[in-house]
Amino acid sequence: MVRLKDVATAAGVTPSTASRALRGDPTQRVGVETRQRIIDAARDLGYRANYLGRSLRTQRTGTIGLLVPNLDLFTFVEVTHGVQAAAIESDHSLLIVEVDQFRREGAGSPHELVYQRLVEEGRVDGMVVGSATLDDDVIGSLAARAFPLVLVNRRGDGQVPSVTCRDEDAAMLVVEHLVGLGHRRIASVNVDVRGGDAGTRRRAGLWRGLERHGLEHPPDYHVSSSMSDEGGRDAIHALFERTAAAPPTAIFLASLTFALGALEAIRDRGLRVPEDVSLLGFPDHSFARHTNPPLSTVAVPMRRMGEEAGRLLLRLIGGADVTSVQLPDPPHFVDRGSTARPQPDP
Amino acid sequence: MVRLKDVATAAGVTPSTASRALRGDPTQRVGVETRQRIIDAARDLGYRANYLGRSLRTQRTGTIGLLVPNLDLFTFVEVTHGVQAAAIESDHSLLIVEVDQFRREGAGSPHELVYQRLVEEGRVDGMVVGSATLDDDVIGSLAARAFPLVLVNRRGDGQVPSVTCRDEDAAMLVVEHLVGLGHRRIASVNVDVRGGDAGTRRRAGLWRGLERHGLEHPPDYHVSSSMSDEGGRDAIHALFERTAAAPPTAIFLASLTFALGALEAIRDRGLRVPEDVSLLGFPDHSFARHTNPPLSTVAVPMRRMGEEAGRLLLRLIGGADVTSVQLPDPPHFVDRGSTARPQPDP
DNA sequence: CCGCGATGAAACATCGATTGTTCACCGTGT
DNA sequence: ACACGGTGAACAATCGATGTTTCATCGCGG
Repeated sequence: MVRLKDVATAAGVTPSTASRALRGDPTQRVGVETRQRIIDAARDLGYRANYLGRSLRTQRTGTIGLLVPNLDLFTFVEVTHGVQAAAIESDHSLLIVEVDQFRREGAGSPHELVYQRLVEEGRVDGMVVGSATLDDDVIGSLAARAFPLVLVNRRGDGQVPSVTCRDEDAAMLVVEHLVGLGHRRIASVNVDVRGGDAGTRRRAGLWRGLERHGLEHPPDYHVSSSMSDEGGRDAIHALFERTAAAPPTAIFLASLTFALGALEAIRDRGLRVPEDVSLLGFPDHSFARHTNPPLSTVAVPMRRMGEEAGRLLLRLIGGADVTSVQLPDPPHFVDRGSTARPQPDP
Repeated sequence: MVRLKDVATAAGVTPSTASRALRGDPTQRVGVETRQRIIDAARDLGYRANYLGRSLRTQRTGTIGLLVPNLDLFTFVEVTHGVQAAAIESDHSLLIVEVDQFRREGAGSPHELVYQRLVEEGRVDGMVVGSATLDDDVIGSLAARAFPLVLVNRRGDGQVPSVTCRDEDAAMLVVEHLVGLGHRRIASVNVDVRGGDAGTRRRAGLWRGLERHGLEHPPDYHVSSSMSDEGGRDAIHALFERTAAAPPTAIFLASLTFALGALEAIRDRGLRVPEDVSLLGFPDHSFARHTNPPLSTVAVPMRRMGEEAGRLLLRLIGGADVTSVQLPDPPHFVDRGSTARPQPDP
């Protein structure tokens, strides 16, 4: 490995001078000719500053962390892309952690392990938290230590900057569309606790939309499930079993991860989409084009949320004051034909 | 931040003694009572060894890198899960890099940038390379520097340990199945250069299987495309346009990323799967259950490849001699009904 | 009663880079 | 000729932790 000392020796100066020349240190000057000698030597030797030494001294790792539940959930892959882009843009490294993978170990909760690793050991300068598995109190204690943190797709208790989208409006748009088609028995499959407060906001939007049209939201029509295709399948079966007397004519899937299992369950029950039941997913993803049948969705900018969160975090690390952002992009309907007018009641 | 010095002061010893006590350094002993005082102090203060200081001294970062092209490709998410599991198992951190994201910048090739960052700056102890974008010569130069490296799903020139699966057998299994159904005009959509030598081996298996049954493999029946749904769509159209006189009755998709676009293209051409054309994907993924129609596949253990690669790398870092591994698991056919006997020629 | 080998812990050097301080030297003004 | 400001570069401390060496102390045998 080529060290700064090697460059300095080659250029006939001391390491400190070499360091200043290579970084263009503004607080102290280096002679033009000397600087050139140093730069040439560094190039010839293929020198690159060692990250450990530098970080130890500067107390900056140049690395940010990203906590996601699981990269099987493609929504989080989009968020990840955004954060990664922001990191690259500011010449930082990104340490992605799939929190679910830490769930196995007997000792300690997953977020505890992750927290120790990334924060207490000083591996990252800050974190984007895209996982609702990090309890509010852990978040709070990090915030209390002034550890740079940005939440994405979740607001927490408001003490920590966050990036969210118009979840409530998105859910209301869903209701508008379905009611517009004539649906009155509208059901939903919501994300369980791991969905965090984004799920809560979507549900709130759903309630508001339904109430605006004078519709009830009886608990039997609204189930929660874990984000996976199995979760979607089980939820659909549960939904139809609980409401056998008056089954829903339209179902809102509050996570696209439900889509595959939900479609399977609906097929298994001998129902057709959209003839027998309308289906609407959220948030949009290119993948919904190719399900059987293609799924209409409501789109919100997940990737941009990641990007904004990354940028916000980097500004926060840079010492700036930042405030929470709700992306102003209005949610929009993506029609792929999975909704239709309800069958008239027999 | 709590430093070792703070613990030492609290326990009334020097940092070095505290360090030894906390790590249980076998080369030098610490009195039982002193050790207990130190451990108590560390617990009370919530001390955790700082990763930068430790790594600088020990010349070990406890971090391994993983290069993947893009996490949109779910095959690589599986590999990632495996590598991450191996990392956790050995208490290491994982630095995932999506190489595609570095493609944008004008300056320097993507692998050059990644290489500088991860290797030359000393951010990782070793890398799992799951991306064919890293040129053989870069690999070679890393290998020459004895930098710990393991290739996954690719063999390179044999100088570097690798983990692969039975790609050739998988492709032969495809041919066996299709020929067994009576197909003779078998086409394939292969991965382009980014597929690396795994693509080459699959193609070799295809050729061997076809030849064994006395079948030709005219170039018009075998196209390459970039891994994406668009790539699949374009490839299918190209395939049918080139072979209008005698269109294929069965198509092998050498990457599941082709599936969505390919199904779309086939629908758009007014063809049905499997009545008009049989379709077979690779490698298997839970996702193939839910396409329209569900896709039969050949399964190989992608996640295990990642896990093995991670373990191999960690052993390599530990100083062990390791050799390349081909996972012995035989590829197996997963029937979801997307293949059928070909239509008799009119 | 002296010395010797264990034992336990302090002192010191080191990893690679950055940064505050010191210092030699130059030309210039008086 | 002397003091002085300014320049360019060396010196040394530091970041946090980990070896490596050194050094007291104690028990015990000779």
